[in-house]
Amino acid sequence: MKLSTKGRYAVTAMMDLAINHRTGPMSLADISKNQSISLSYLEQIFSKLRKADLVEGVRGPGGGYRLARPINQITIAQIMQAADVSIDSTQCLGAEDCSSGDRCLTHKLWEDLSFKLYEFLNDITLADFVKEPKIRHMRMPQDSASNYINTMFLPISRAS
Amino acid sequence: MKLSTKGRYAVTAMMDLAINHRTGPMSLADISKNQSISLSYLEQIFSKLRKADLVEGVRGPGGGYRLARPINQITIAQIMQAADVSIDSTQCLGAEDCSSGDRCLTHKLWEDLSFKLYEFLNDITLADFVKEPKIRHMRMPQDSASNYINTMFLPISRAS
DNA sequence: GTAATAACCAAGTAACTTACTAGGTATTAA
DNA sequence: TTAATACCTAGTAAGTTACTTGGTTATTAC
Repeated sequence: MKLSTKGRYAVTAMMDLAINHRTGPMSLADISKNQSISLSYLEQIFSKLRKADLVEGVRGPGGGYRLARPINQITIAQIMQAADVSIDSTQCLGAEDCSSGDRCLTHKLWEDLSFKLYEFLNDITLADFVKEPKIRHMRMPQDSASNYINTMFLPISRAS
Repeated sequence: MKLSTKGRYAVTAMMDLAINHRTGPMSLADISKNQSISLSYLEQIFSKLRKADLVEGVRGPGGGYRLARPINQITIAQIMQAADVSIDSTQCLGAEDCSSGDRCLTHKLWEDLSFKLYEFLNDITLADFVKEPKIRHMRMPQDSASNYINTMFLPISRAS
């Protein structure tokens, strides 16, 4: 799981789907326009989301994608895990006895942290962002926050 | 901020420092051995940590790095922000009026999520992992957790 | 004061990821 | 039958990762 632009694309696209989940399937063309993401790149991301059973595709005119489950059963952690490149652990493999003792101590500590973070993100569902018919924003301090936010999760600028 | 191998290197190295912060500065050569990270790569990472005032370098024999602040004043969020590549936001810049209304709604929702995550990681300090003279592990369910963990934050395997 | 030890610095690189383009095929509604 | 859409494969330039090489300072121990 990574917190990069790709994960952000997946999450924001799923939010779009969640917001519009009453009005039938939503086409990738629409999401592409909304989010300023290339259609083909969205297709690739949605291919992964579909394989993870988070969305369902509907072909033909008027088709598109819809959420495969109720909004309160789709978590941020699930979306990010689905979108990200598959990750392969070579050192330790989570085994208890990885090079025994101190050497792997920080590895264990990192796992503890990872799990805490996973729990945190797995507790947040799309329903936490979307309340019909109006969007309910999560409470958030205004000014102290904005400085951090702008330097954290926003996309890297690319020359076109 | 990203949750990738680089951030993991930085965090685990800082954990190493925190664990040994009583016995004087710790050399990168030691950390390199402990964590199986190349010395020169560590130097690059520590250069960033030093510029972020998280560590202090001590030159000469017996030298190394030590934490620049008490362990309860260094957060995971700070470490990851310091280690990661600088990120530049081109769309929205956090402005309230970015393309007005629905178009940027999910962007706002993503910011809310980012901030929540930042708060979460900024609440965890190195002291939460290290308690002298013994290490205190964070509580963590055993079996249900391990499957997730192994596929989440561990390094990508690379052919050498 | 010389040698060893370490931080500190800069440049280069192969493998990989990102974000995108191009060019299709398959399915379905009108 | 046509158009709209999902769905699929291959390619690519730019950026990141993780590392290598080859230095230069600063400090301690002898």
